[in-house]
Amino acid sequence: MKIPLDHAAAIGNVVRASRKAQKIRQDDAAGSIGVSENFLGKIERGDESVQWGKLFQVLEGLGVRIVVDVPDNVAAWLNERRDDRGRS
Amino acid sequence: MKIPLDHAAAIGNVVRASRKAQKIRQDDAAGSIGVSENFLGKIERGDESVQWGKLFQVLEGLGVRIVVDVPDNVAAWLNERRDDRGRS
DNA sequence: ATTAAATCCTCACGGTTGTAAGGATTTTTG
DNA sequence: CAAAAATCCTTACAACCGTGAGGATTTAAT
Repeated sequence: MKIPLDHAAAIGNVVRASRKAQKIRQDDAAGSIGVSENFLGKIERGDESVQWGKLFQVLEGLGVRIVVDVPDNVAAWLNERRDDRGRS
Repeated sequence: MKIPLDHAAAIGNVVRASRKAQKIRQDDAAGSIGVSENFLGKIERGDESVQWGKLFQVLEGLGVRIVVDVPDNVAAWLNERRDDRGRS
């Protein structure tokens, strides 16, 4: 099921719902994901100040995938790779 | 165009590509979005420590939409609204 | 209704983030 | 190729984040 995010805090609801769908508690989920229970609780309550990388870790741990939706013309610039600049 | 994110840092490429597709410089984009040029540069280079809320602000400013993809059974828990608990 | 379980909140701490300014480096332009 | 433009990097600073511990509050179970 694909859910568009219309504001940053909304991801908290998704995280909580995903965890509950798996019938696991915050502390157990946090433990297996590798973050603190405090942190997971913070995310679920919609705190926007959390670090993107840690949030992504949580999403991965809960089987939530992120898809970015961009205008089609952006694709051409995506293929302009930064690592094709002789930095191998 | 929908692009799945397989790691947190990849969003930097999307942000840069989106900005370039609009033919605007980092400092101009940052100014109109309301963040520092330093910060935008950091995001584009794939820094995962950036705050989720600020990142979302940048994505919005560049017309990038975020979609979360969850298993269908999560939907039922999403409808279990927290704000339906007499807090109006 | 009472008790147990789960979640939220506070505190303290070491480490860190976004901003602004300015210079170094890279990329683009002509 | 040289110069201009754009981006990256460093420094300093005030505000702050993730963790862990422990208690307060809310929710679930009986």
